[in-house]
Amino acid sequence: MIDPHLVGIEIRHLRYFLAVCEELHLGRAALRLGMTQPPLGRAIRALEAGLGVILFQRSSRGVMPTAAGKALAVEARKLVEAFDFAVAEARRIGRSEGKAKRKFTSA
Amino acid sequence: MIDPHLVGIEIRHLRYFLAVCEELHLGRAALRLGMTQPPLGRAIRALEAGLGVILFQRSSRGVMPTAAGKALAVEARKLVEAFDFAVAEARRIGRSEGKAKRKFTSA
DNA sequence: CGGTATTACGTTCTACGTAAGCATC
DNA sequence: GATGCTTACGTAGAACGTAATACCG
Repeated sequence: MIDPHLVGIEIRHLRYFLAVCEELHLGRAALRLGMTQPPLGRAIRALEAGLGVILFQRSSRGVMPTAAGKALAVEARKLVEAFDFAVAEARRIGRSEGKAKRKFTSA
Repeated sequence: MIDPHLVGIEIRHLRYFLAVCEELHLGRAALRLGMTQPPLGRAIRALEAGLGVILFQRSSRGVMPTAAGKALAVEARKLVEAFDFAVAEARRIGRSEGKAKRKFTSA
């Protein structure tokens, strides 16, 4: 039912990808994400491999999104926003219900 | 910038959650997901803890989504569909561009 | 007892960090 | 030679599986 090809791609990868898109620089993006360049670079490469798409053109001065990268960035941003919104909503519902039951608020 | 509370929640968790919602049974859901009950049950609990929401009411005959669970299921389904669509789109773009360059098609 | 979810325990795999290397300007 | 991406190597944490336990009909 689920295409096995998209296994392994997670929201985290999209967050990394967007940070790189905005910074155009692995070092700054990694700093903003609270990590270091190597794992970020690997994650981007893994994402590219998983998608079968080259997302950035690397140079000695930074990175530049390809056409495919720019297109994905638009979708990825909407996806991450929707994801975060849904999570926030779920937590809000939890707080509303939790007021009566008091189960997870202290745990 | 990113709320640290939603760190750790990934698309995979939403897929697990939806499978359980549809099967109302950890065993069947796990089978469908190609895994076993314990890690699935743990993942659901971890999701509940991460959200601060109880998603299912457990019983000896299976699980039943709570109101919060049902609400999240609606959003999660849209999210997963949008995610998979975006990934498919990116791969399609990659194939279009790849026809000329032939870089990842064989790898 | 039969069936279902959970806990305990050990293992495997993934993701990350540090350090070194390579390329470009 | 300074800057930025990459590769190599080792480590820490997460996720999974098997086996055993608890709970409810």
